[in-house]
Amino acid sequence: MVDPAIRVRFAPSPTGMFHVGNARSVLFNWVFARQSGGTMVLRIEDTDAARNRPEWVQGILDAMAWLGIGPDEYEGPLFQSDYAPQHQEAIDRLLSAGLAYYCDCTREQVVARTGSEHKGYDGFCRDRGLAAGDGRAVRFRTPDEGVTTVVDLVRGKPTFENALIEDFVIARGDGSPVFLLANVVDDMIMRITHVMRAEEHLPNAPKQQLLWEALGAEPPIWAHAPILVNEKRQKLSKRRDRVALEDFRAEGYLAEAMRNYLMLLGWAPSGDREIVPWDDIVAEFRLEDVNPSPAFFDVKKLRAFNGEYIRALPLDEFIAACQPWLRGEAAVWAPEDYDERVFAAVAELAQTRVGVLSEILLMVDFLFLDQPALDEAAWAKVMTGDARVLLEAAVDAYQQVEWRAEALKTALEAIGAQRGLKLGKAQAPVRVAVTGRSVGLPLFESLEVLGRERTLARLRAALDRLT
RNA sequence: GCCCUCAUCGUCUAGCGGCCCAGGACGCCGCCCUUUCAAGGCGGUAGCACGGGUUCGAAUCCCGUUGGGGGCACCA
Repeated sequence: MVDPAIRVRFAPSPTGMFHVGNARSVLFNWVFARQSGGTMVLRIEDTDAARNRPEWVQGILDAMAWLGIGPDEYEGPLFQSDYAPQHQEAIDRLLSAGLAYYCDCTREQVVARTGSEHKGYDGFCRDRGLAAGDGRAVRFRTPDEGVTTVVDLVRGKPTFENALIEDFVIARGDGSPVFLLANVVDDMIMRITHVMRAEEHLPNAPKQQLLWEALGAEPPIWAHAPILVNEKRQKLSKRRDRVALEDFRAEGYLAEAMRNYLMLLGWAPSGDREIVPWDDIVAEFRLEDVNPSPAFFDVKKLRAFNGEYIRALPLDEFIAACQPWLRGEAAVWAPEDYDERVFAAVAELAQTRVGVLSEILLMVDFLFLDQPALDEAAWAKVMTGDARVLLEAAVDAYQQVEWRAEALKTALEAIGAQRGLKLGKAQAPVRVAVTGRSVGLPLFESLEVLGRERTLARLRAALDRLT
């Protein structure tokens, strides 16, 4: 559906880390705006002064940019706090139209009257005709009869009985507007046509639609995407689960892999494909096709996607992508000990071996560290039997041999053969002696890059440790 | 408790009445390749929640049950 009049919005509140659920929401909105030729507006809902922090606003902008949604891709950022006068005006309008009223009930009083924590407001102040006053909230008078049906692109037409919708608060005792109201007023001002958000907002939709109608406007079309859950099928929460986009980024997940994976949660592109060019996703994605049930955010699968994307990178891009880890704070070696050419020499071998970029550190640390950390368990397992003689023979041979992977391999192969060992066995002690671990990059290529001096020094050091 | 909502392999999904004794991917297992580990290749494991209908025919439509999820604030 191409229609330049289509306007969607992404409306996060700057109260914490940008998480994967937010990421999916923006992606859905952005793709929808893109394919309709419409506009996405970014609105920061900063009305909860107590929990807002300016750095979170920057965090939202950065996260979006990382995902590929730069400042040119949206209108804004607009700030909800800038629309306070309009919020107030809307509240007044509802009040004078008799569609809202003042209420001085406390939560305790309501619970005492209804006998339940969950029955909602009982309408006690509906007809008391209270005037404005200190501490008095404003409640919206919901219809007693009929139903409210919301048109939802992913769920059809959820219907709610009006009698069951309580007279909810639209302005607090201090006069400030509540989310339900501010959100609607902003959407009206910004001429939003489609409201796409997570499923947890579905119960808000009928209330907000009632507000749209009471304010005399045509309600938007809604779309409530299923929430993301953890392995126990609970809503992803920042307390329990790893959800901060920034953490994934810091660990070395590629934005392309992340957004591809996120879009595939609840939706699938045509054909038996999963790793799909972004343009194809933009072209094919349909909210109507999104599976309405909750989706498990599976880090294992995300990681598999990431590996695919890493391997698909041209070598020079892979090398460039690794730099933040190689030269950053995460590096375990001194900055001056890092050598770009040395890394470039083994980069291709490392590319198929990392699932997330940060793993590159463990892969190449032995090249830049004077004394690579030793995995004691690996040592214990491998430094037995013939290990000692084998290492001695290796030191012997490696003093003379041509310093090339092929020759190094042939030499060790011969040494192993003399004791009836296959190369797989024979290389193990050398590997642990030189790299500190039992797994890693192909050994002889590694030695070639490491150099004769350092290789021999480490083999001798291992021999010393063995006595 | 009340309201809403959902239901295909362990997970993400394809399927929109016959092409399906259900296809792909991740995971897991095995084999091949191999200097470790990966990558790659090949193969395997495993599913239409249950019960009623409708229909010549149902994973696909309807009803119920069960199970899952979300919400029920003067938070957003």
